[in-house]
Amino acid sequence: MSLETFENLPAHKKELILSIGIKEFSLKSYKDVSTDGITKKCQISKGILFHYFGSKKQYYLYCLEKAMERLVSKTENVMKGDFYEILFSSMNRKIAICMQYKDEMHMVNMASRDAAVEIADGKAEIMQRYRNSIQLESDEILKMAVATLEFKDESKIQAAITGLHIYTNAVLNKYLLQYQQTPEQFLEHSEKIKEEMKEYLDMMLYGICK
Amino acid sequence: MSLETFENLPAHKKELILSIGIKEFSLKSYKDVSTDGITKKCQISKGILFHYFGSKKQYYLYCLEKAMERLVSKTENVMKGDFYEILFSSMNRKIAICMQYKDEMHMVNMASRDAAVEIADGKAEIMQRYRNSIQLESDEILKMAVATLEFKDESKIQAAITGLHIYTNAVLNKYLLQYQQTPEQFLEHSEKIKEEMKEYLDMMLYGICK
DNA sequence: AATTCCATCGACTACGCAGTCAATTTATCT
DNA sequence: AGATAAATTGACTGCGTAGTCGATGGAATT
Repeated sequence: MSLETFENLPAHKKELILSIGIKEFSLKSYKDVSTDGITKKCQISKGILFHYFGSKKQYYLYCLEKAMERLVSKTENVMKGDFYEILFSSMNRKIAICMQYKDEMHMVNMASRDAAVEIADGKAEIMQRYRNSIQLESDEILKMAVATLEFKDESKIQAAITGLHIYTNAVLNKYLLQYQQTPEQFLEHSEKIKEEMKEYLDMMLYGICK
Repeated sequence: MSLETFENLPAHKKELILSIGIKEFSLKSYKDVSTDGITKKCQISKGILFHYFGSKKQYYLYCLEKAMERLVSKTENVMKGDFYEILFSSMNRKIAICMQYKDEMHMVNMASRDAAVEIADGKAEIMQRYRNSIQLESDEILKMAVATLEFKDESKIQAAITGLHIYTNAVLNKYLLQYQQTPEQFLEHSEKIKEEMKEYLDMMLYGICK
């Protein structure tokens, strides 16, 4: 095996082999993707793929790692404005990244569902690592957003953050799944979705009962 | 193929072949389960399994259908009491069913994640059919629970139901996943979980802001 | 120019597994 | 009891696919 050989390849060839892997692993389960299919689509020989990565599993993990890398944002978050401005600006950024890296998002999505035993350990390590960093970032944003509110009971701040976390994730996941097939419509409908979300979040902020 | 032969088997043998299937499909992905493993564990020959079900896929779908059947409740819901009494009594029943039919729950869980192309169509049909009936029942309960509340703005009732739906499902799924390995602890901790949930739901009912 | 080195190729191997089928046992009928 | 049908067995087949390996060719080294 010689990952170094792969890394020294011209950028466009590396990108081809990576992006076709991500695409394949985003559409089919690990076991349904064949290395023959990959090599045909990349127009490379089977031997060289195994020379680069050593095994199907390691090629898969390489693709997953790179997909994750692209999805975790490096840009700073805008922390200005009121509760909704902070929350929605962070959501907009999340959505923009998911739109830019559709295949990557779907591969990560597929990976978190795929129960194939062969890849279980290596996959868990990668997922865990990035989940932590995403969780931390998300917590940060919610803390800032919540800080703009005037709480009835300050001791409930942490519970509110956890609640918002569960809530916003659930809604976002619902829509990302729903628009998986027609991502163009997601942007179109995004204003309506935000309105809907605002309605729900208002319930949490100001209650629904007399 | 002769499903009839299978159906005419003595109950304990049918149950064995069904329960071992459900167990296997709850622990491993479809592709990771081998018919050789199944037949060895059931102490039956490979030939007879295929005689009963015709193919691995049909055996899988049979197990999935039966697992689903056991999970959808047939008992009437208790619709008495205040908001939390209705909500928690329905949750308690859901939890009790999941505890009684752990393997079934995990198989359905696995099924909804498994992306194996071979089983995609038949699986989708079963999942869709039961999801509808579960959704309807869940809606019914939430409607009853919400009916006990005094709304600030009655036009928000439907939005509140949808919100509660998203919310309670997300929390329930979180805990079911968390306690997948140690289901005994789930019952132990269930009071604490309910307290936590009540805290979150109170936010929605009465708001967190001044 | 000769030699070494290494990327690349693709036919080939090994293996796991879904599904088959001729042989055997068990149940049913006359 | 003998004959017929049906249930059951497990060795075997065929296929898909991960991974191998000797052959090839091109670049760097002497």
